[in-house]
Amino acid sequence: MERYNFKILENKWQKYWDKNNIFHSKIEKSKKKFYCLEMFPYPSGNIHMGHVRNYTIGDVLSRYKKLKGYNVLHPMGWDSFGMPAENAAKLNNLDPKEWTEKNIKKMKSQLKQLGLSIDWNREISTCSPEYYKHQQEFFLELYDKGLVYKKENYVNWDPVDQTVLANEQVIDGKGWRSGAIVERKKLKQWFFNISKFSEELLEGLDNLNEWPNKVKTMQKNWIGKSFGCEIDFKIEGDLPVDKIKCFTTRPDTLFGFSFLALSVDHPISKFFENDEKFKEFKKECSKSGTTEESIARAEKIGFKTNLVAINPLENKIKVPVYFANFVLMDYGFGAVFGCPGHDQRDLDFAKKYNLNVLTVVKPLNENDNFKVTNEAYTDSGVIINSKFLNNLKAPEESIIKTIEILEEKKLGKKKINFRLKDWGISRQRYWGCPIPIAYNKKKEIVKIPKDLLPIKLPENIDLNTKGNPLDQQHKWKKININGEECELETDTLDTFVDSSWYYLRFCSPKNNEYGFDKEEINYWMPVDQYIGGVEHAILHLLYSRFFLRALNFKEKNFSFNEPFKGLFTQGMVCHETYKTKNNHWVSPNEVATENGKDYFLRSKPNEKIIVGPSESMSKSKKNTIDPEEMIENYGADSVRLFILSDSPPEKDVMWSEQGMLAAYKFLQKFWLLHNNIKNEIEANNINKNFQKEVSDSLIEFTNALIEKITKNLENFHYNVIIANFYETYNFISKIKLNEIKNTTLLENYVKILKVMSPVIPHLISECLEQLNEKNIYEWPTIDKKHIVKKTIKIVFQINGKKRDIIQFNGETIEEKEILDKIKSDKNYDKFLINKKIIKTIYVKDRLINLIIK
RNA sequence: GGGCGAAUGGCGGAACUGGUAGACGCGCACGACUCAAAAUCGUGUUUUGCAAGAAGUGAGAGUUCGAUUCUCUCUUCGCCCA
Repeated sequence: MERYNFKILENKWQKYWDKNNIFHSKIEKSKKKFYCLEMFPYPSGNIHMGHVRNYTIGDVLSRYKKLKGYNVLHPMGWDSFGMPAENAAKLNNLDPKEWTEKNIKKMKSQLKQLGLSIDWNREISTCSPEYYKHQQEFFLELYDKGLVYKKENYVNWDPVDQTVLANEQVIDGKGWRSGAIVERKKLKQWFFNISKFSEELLEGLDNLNEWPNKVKTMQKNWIGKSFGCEIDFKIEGDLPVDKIKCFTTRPDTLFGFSFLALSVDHPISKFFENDEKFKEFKKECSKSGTTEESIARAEKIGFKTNLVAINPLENKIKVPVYFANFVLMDYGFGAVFGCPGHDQRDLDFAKKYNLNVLTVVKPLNENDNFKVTNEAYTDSGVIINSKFLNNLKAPEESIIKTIEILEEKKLGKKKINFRLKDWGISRQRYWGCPIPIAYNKKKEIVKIPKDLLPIKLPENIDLNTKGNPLDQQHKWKKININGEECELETDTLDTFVDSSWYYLRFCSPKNNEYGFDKEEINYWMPVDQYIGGVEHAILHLLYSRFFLRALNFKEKNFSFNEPFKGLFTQGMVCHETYKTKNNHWVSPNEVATENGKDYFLRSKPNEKIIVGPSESMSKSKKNTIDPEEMIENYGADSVRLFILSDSPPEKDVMWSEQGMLAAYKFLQKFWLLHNNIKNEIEANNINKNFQKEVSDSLIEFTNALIEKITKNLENFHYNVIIANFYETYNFISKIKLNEIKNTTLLENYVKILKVMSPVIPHLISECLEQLNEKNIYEWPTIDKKHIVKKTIKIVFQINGKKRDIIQFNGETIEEKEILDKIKSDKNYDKFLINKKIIKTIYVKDRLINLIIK
C-alpha cells in the first residue's frame, strides 16, 4: 500500500481540470447562475497566506455551488497598476510593465498549485491597454454626464511618494504606503462626483441584507448624513463682508454662541493675503494634515479678525470672528459657530482665547443654575438661558423649533449635510491609467476622441525624475486632435478606479467593443458572493457601488442596482513574532524549539529568541509563512484543509506548524482508510457477515453528514466542516466494513466523498475515480426513506438538571411511556422516593423534565 | 468620547429556533510497538472529589420548568468613527 503522493496526484488533477475546461463558464439560461468573486490580488511577486485563505474560502463555495447544479462564474485577475511596481522598477532600474508581468506569471502558477476552480479564460489585468481602454471611455462618458470635473483643491500630499492621497489613504496623518507625514498642498485635480449619490448610496445599504452589519455601519458613518441648518450670520467690521454662511447640527444652542470660526481657506481669507501674521498662522495650520482625525488631535489655534458676527436670534449679541485650524473648508461652508458650552472642541478654543462660556442646555435632573465648567455638556436635556427656546427638550424638539423660527425670519433653513466628499482621482504617478484628456493652446480641456483611445502609457521611460515622470515625456504629451495641437493630461487615475468595475469586465473579458456586454452582465451580475478583507469595507466597496450607479446614470444599462449582493469579509492570518535580544525581527523558519517554550536561533543555538504575540502576517515583522513552501511540503489539499480548520473564516486565524502537520496526517490516514474501503468493496463477499444494524448506522451517519455539511457550507461555518471530516474518519475507521453490503457501502461512501470534495478536491477526485464514480460534480441528496432511527435517547431531567439519558427502541415515543419507564425502573427510585411530581415538561423525542417537591 | 462586536478547558474552537455545555483539532499524560527514539496505534484529559456527587460558558442580577443562547447593569478586549 503506497502513501498518498500528493505531488503526482495534485498535478494530475490540476492538469485534468485545465485540459477538460472543467471550470470554464458560459451563459446557460436554463441553469441558475452563481457569480463567486474574491478580491483580485495586487501582483506583488508572491502569493501570501492571506490570499490562500481568501481564495480557499471562495473556491470551496464555488465548487460546492457547482456540485449543487449552479452555473458558476469564478474568475481571477490582477489589480496591476499601482505604486509598488513603480517603486520596484526605480530601485532596480526595470520597466514596471516587465516587473508586473513577471510577478503575474509567478503568482498565477502559485494560484494554480492551490487547485482553484478558476476560469482562467477570463483572466484580466488592469494595466493592460485592453482593459484600461474601456476605463478611459467610461471616464469620458462620466465627463459628459457631468460626474467628472476638475477643481483646485487642497490635497493630502505625500512628500515621499510625491503624490496626492485620498483621505482614506491617510492614516494617523501619514501616507498609507510610505508612512511619511502628509502635507497640505493646493493642486488642480480631477474629481468624481460621488457626493451626488450620497443619499442613494446610504439608502442602498438597507437592501444589502447579505452584507455584514459591521461593514454597512462603517459605510453609513463614512457617508455621514446629518440633519441640521444653514444659518446666515450678519457681519460687522472694516471689511466688505456683510454675511457668512454656516452649517450646524445644533442650531438650538444659538444662545450659547460666543465666536464664529472660519477655515483658513474660507473666501474671506483673501482679505488677509498680505497679512504676514495671517500667513504665518496659515502655515502653522498646514502642518497638521487635512483629515478630521489629525485636526481633532492638533491643538486648537485661532487667528482673530476685527470682524464681529451677530447672533441671528438676538441682535444685541455680537461675537468675534476667528480663523481656526479645526474648521475644514469642504465640510459645511467652511464656517462654524462656536458654542463652548456644548461642544468640547469649542470649549477648548474658548478657554484658550478667554471667550464666553454660556450654558444653554442642562441635564434633565439639574436645576437652572447648572453651569458648564471644564467639560462641555453634549447629552440630551432641557434648553435654558435661551429666552423663547427655554424648556424645550434638547436636542430633538429644540432643533426643530429653532429651525422653524430661523426659517420664519429668513435667517436660515433646514439642511441635510453629508460628510462624504467627492473622490479625488488624480495621481501624479506614472504607473496608472492615463486620464483621456488633453489641453489645447488656450489651456482648454479637450476630450480625447474615441478613435484615439486608448491613450497608452509610454514605455521604457526614465522614472528617476522628481514629481510625475509623465510630465517629462514631451514627445508623448503631444497629440493632434481634429487638427489642433494639444498636450495630454499627465495625471493618471487612482487605482481604486481600476477595481471599481473589474467585476463587470469578468462577465465579458474579451469584448473589444465596450467595457462590458449588456447581455452577459445582465445574466451574471450581481456578484452573488464577494469575498475579501475587511480593510476594503469603505474605500473599494463604496467606490464600486458608486461606479455602477455612475455608469447607469441617465441611462439604463443594468437590471440590478448593487454590484455585490453578498459580502463576506474574512479574517487575517496571524503568526507569533520573533525577535533577537538586539530587537531584530526573525522569521519563523530561522528559529527552533525543543520543548515548545524556549526558542533559539537555528544558526546560533545559544542565542535565545523573544517570542512576541501573534499578529497579522507582515513582511516588516518577518512573521510570514510562505504558501509555496507549504504546498511543496504538504500539498495543496493539506494547506486548504488547515487554513480553514482552526477558526471561523470571518475571524483571525493563527498559523500553527502543528496544525498544518495534523491536516497533512489526516489526509494520509484518510488515504489508508480509503484503500481499506476500496478493498472491501472489491472483495465482493456478499452478505457473508451482513449485519443490518451496522449497515443502518452507516446510512444514518451518511445522511446526517450530508445535512450537516450542507448547512455549514451555506453558513460559512467552514471550520466546523473540517471537524465533520474528522468525525467521519473516526466513525468509518471504527465501523466493521465487512458487515455492510458492498452496494450500501459503495453508495454511502461515494456520498461522503462528494461532500468532502469542495475542500480537498485533488484527493477526493482520485478516490472517486478509483471507485469508477462517473457523476463527480453532483451534490448528494439526503435519502429520507433510509433515515431509520432505531433508538431514541431521551434526556431525563429533574428540576431542570440532567440526571440520566434513557434509551428507547423505535422512531418516536409518547410521554406516558417514558413516565411509566421512570416510575417502574428501580434505578430511578432514588430521585422519586418521597417526592411528588408537580409538573412534567416533555419535549417530543428529546427531553423530559420532572418538577418534583 | 460615540457606534458595533466579542468573552466558553492548558490552547484554537463546537453547541439547530431557549432543551445532554466542551463536538473536532492541538497540546499534555499513560500504555502498546521498539534495544532506543521518531513515526504509528490505543486510552484518558473542565474543575473539585477515593467515590456518589457538587460547581461550571468574563462578573452580577432578571425572565423561565430549563439560559452559552433572551433582558438589564458592570468589567475587559477588538474593530470603526472621532
